[in-house]
Amino acid sequence: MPTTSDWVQALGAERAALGRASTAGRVADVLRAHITEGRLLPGTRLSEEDLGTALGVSRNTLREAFRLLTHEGLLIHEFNRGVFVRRLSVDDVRDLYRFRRVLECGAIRQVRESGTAPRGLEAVRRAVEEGEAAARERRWVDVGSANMHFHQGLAALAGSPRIEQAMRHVLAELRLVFHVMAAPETFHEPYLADNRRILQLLEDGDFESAERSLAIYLDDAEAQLTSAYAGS
Amino acid sequence: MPTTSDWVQALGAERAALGRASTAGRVADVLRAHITEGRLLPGTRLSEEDLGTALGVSRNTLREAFRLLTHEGLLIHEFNRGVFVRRLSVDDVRDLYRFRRVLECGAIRQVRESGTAPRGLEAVRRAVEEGEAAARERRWVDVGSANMHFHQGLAALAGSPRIEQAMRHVLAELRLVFHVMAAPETFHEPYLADNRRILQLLEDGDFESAERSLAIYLDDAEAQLTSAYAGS
DNA sequence: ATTGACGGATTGTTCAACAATCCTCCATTC
DNA sequence: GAATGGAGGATTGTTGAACAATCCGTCAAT
Repeated sequence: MPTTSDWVQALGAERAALGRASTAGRVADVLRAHITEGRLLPGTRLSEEDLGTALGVSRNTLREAFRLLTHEGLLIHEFNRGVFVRRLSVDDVRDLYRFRRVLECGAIRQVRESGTAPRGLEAVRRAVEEGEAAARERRWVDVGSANMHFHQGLAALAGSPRIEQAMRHVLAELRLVFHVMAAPETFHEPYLADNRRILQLLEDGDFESAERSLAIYLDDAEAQLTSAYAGS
Repeated sequence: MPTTSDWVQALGAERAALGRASTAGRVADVLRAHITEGRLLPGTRLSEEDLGTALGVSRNTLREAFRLLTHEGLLIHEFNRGVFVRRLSVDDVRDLYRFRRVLECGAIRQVRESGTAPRGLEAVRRAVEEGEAAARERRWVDVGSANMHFHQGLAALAGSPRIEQAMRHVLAELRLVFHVMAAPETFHEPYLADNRRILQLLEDGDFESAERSLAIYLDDAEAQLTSAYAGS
C-alpha cells in the first residue's frame, strides 16, 4: 500500500499554477502576451486609467501588474510619467547577448567541470525535435518558441534555479527585439541545424566543442540582430 | 568657451538618486537596511497593518515596497498569507554560489576572449585596498562590504549592466546567509589575501590563472557556509 | 487521533479623493 | 524668431476606508 508522501510531492509542481489566481497576475499575463506578440509596440505608454477601465480592474491592481512586468524587463516605469513598453537599444541587444554567453556557456562549463552526466539533456533534445517538427510544417512561430526552449534547456543544465530564472528573464527581453526583424517568422529557422549539432556534441560528452559552437552561434545571432538595428 | 553638453551629461549620473523620491522606494530602503544588517531575522512575518502604522504609510504603498524587496529576493510573498523575510536553505546557498561561479568566472572569461584591456580594474583595486585598510583597523563590517565590492567589481569587468545587476541581486541574497555564521564579522577577513592575489593576476593579464583562483576561492567559501548550515 | 465547523484576523481588491508632478499651450520678453 | 515663464488640464502618487476572500487556531464530534 503506497503511502501518501509519494504523489503528494508530485502535486507540488502544480502549486505554481494555482497560485496564479491573483488578479494582478492574470492582468500581467494578458499584457505580456500582447507585448511579446508585437501588438503593443515598444515606446507605447500604458495609461493607468484607460487600461484599468478597459480591463475592468482598479488602478491599484493594475499598478501591481505593471510592477510584475517591469521586473521582467518588458515595461519601464518613469516616476510621475507612467509606464511604457520597453524600447531596447543596440547596446541593450549587445548586453543581452553578452549575458547569454555567460549564462549558456557557463552552464555547459559547469557541467564539464562537475564531471557528472548532465541532467536535463532530455529537455534540450525535446526542444530540438520540437523545432524541427515545427519547421517541417512551416509553423514559424512555433519554431521560435522551440528555439527559446532549446536555449532555456541549455541554461538549465547548470542545475541552478536562479540561472534558469535569469535566462527566462533574458529571453523575455529578447522577444521585444525580434519584432524589429524584417521577417521575424523565419529568423530562427537557420539555427535549427546548429541546435541539432550542439545537442549531438553534448550527448557525446564533448562539452568543450559544444561550448565553442554555442559561442559562435551567439556571436552570429547577435551580429544579425544588431545589423537589423542599423536605423534605430 | 565650454558648451553645456559636457557637464550636462555628468549630471545624468545623479538622476537615479533624484528619482528615488518615491515613498515606496524609501520604505524599501529602510526595510532592506534592517534585513541586511540582521535586525529582521529570516522567517519573520511582516504584517501590513503593523508596519504600515509604524512607518506611517498606507497599506497600498507598503505593498508596493514589499514588491520591490520581493523582486530583490529578500522577501517572499505567499498568497493570502503575507510576506516573510526570506529564509535560505542549504540548496539556496549552493545555488547562489553556482550562480556566482558562472557570473564572476564568466566575466573574467569574457575579458580574456575579448582580447582588450579590462575596463574597471581600478574599481577592483580600490575594493582590495579598502578591505585591507578596514582589516588593519579591525572594522570587520567594512571588511565585509569591501569584499562585496571586490566581487561586484569582478562581475563588472564583463562590461554588462545586466550582469552587474544580477551580481548585485546575488550578493543581496547572500547577505541573508552571512548571519548564520557564528562570527560573521571575521568571516571575510581570510579572503583578503586571495583578493589581492587575484587582482595581481588580473593586472598581469593572466586571466586564466585568475579565473582558476577565483573558482577555488568560491568553492572554499561555499563549503564554509554550507557546513555552517549543518543544523538548518 | 482525525475530521468538520465556527469565528477572528489578515490579506486581496476596489473605490474615491486629494496632493504632487508633468505636459501643452500661450503670452511675454529680448 | 527663439528662449523664458506661467496658467491650466491631465496623469500619476498616495492615502484611507470598505468589503470579499482566505487563512489560522480553537473546539466539538465521531
